[in-house]
Amino acid sequence: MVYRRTKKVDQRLESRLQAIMQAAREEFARNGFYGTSIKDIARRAGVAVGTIYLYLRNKEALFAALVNEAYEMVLERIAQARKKAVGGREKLKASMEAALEVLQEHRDLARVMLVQSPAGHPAVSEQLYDLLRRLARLVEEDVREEMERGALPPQDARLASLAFVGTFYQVVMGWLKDGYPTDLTAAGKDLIAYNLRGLGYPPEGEEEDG
Amino acid sequence: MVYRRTKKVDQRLESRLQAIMQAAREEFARNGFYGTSIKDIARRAGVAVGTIYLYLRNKEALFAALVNEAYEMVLERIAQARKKAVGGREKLKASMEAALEVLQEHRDLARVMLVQSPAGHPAVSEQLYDLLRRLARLVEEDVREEMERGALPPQDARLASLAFVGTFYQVVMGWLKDGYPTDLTAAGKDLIAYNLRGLGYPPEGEEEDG
Amino acid sequence: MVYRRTKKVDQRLESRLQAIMQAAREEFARNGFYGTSIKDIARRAGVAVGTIYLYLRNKEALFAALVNEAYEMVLERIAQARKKAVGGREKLKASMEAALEVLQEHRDLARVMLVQSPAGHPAVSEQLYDLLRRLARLVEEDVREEMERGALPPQDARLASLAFVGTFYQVVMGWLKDGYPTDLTAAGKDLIAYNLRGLGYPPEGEEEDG
Amino acid sequence: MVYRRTKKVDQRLESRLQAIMQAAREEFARNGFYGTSIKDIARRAGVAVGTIYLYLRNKEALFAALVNEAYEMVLERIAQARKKAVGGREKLKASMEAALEVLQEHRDLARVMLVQSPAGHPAVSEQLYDLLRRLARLVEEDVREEMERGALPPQDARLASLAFVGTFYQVVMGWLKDGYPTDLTAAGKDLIAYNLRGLGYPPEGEEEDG
DNA sequence: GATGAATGAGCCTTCATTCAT
DNA sequence: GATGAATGAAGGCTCATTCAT
Repeated sequence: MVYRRTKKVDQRLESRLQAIMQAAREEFARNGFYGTSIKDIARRAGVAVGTIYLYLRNKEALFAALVNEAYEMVLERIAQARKKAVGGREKLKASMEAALEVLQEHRDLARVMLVQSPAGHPAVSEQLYDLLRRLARLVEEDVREEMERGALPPQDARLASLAFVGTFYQVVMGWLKDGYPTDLTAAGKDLIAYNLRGLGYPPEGEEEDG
Repeated sequence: MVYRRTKKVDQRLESRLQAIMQAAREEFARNGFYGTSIKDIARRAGVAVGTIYLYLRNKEALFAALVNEAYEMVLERIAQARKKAVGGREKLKASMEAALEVLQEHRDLARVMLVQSPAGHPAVSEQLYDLLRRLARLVEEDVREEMERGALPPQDARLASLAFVGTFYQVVMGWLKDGYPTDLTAAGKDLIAYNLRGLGYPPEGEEEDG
Repeated sequence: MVYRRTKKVDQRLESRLQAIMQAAREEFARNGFYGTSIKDIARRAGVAVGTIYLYLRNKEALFAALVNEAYEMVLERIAQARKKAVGGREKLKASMEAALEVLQEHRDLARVMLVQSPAGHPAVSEQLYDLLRRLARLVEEDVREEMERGALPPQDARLASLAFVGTFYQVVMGWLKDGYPTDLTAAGKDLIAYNLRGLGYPPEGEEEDG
Repeated sequence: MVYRRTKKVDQRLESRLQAIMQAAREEFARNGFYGTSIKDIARRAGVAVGTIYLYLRNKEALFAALVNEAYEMVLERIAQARKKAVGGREKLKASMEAALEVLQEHRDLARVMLVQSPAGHPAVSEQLYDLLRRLARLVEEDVREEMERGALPPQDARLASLAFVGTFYQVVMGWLKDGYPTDLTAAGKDLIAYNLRGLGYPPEGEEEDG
């Protein structure tokens, strides 16, 4: 027995998987689920078709892995950001800032998830919307909390949270498809302000901190 | 009288086309572009496969026609509404009310366009986003106008318009996928208020109309 | 509506199906289930690959249809022959004569069933053995009847029926693979005699009819 | 002493090969040639895929080795049995008894050979039939001998030998597939009697030994 | 010798599109 | 105009075999 799971071998394996994932990210990002063939991905990854199946069960699983990667990344980053924030208002801000940050850092992944996943594959297409749904629920909680505190006027919290999330979604799409805004995180500031006003916070934020 | 395209013939042709379009709407709405075969559509339309190709160049064109139908419908309804409205604020309100109204009336079409088109086919997937882009541009114009008038504070009008449109997009998606809000046009009121506040209109709208 | 299910069209369809079945018979007979590709069959049938799928659900179904064809044919022929025969002994003779006759008439089908089906496909492979089992059961019934009548000495009827059927199976295989016997039905006479003796009928058959 | 192929090394090699063969026997017996992958066999043998190729040229060779193993085993056992037997009749009995005995002792091998090999692989599928052919030839010799001696009536010896072998084949199949007869060697007695009668030996065996 | 990751030819099947009827 | 049988390119996936470690 000579061939063994050495560190070097493990690294090669890991880097192979990464090459495949990266190739898939690029291809799916550009051409969508149905517009991308396994052969395309293999070619780009510099790997034989069969090799892909050593790492991923099938095409759908590969796509799902990518979408899930983005999903987890966004949620985790938001969770971290929220831990540090205190109060509904700060949590709202922190959440959205964090989300924009991750997406900005992983543009291809963002494309796969936001642009390509919707009709990607029945089994996967729900995931994007599920993410948005979860984000909306976070927002909703914060909004309710603030309503109870009297910091926000009574309103349909669920509807407001949809609106809130929608502004971010649309701006990210603009960034992905039209290149506007150029800097996603910079735009985030304005966006947050827009939504805080929309929710009914008094302008200038004077009441909260005062 | 040798052969004249009579009214009756024309009507039959037209109704055939409509049957095909309707069947396509339903199938695409449910199963997406790749999940729907021409055969499926033909079967539902009560027509032979070949017949579809007498009316539409190919599958893509059929899908595009549907998306375009929604596209035109929404834009036209908005244009009409805007004609009657006076002033940026009213135009914004009128635009979005109109948009929600059409979508509410044509749920299948809305599904095709909003849910299925995004990754439907490279050539078509752009159209939804193009519509959103155009809506955003309308909003942007109104916002600029209001900014110039001093009715709105200075801001990144393009970004704001994305946010504005995003709220509607997300709420429509909620309606389509989760059934919330139940009544789209009813929710429109709150949504418009949210956005007017977000844009920076003073609360209660007392200064503008007074 | 012009294209209609005319007799001519129907005939073409039927002949297409027959061409495919025939091509499949020949290919499967020669190369077995796994050694035959759909492409092979299509080529031999002078038909496009996709056409085959218009007539048969899939490769397995095509193979199964062939095996079933042979199966039914053999059983039906035997059933007819048995109707005319009176008495266990005559029925035994008639059954086996009939079986040999059909096989002789349909050599390719016999090859598919006897030679290729056994490991053809899990779902189909049982069918040959099932046929042999059914034949054995027919024989067994006759043997029991004759035992009760006292025309045959007491014995393990089930075992005897296996032996009985086995002789025919092996001879058919010899005919298919070695070309011996040359004439299957001619050999049938000797074979029947062999088995009647084996079962314990007195030689010359003098007691029964006398 | 630089490097010597020690007994221990040899044993390890031999046992590896045996492990592979055994795993192959079990897998092929259960799932047939095409239903068994090299990986399946490697896994069951507790060996790496590549290792198999150190011992066997390829999958076909592995299958062939198995079938051949059965082949040789049966023939050798028969040869031994025949050595001790005197006279055609005794040789016939001894041959078949021996055959049933080996098969009963090696059920998996029997399955591979009788059930799975027929359509296993073109190159291998012949082997089973070849064995049956050789058995038939042995029988044929004995029958001719007995015909010349006058112990058996004139008949088509080749055909009779096929019948003879066929009875055994079918009974073994019954044992393998339906579990009937339960005890193969016990059933052998009846089977031999059936065939001796079939060949034309007078009942009770009174003339021969008398 | 032993390992198992890598390869890629080849297979079955689907389905948009065409065209003889 | 209308039909639907026919086409065949294209795609996902498997698995026997190889070879660097």
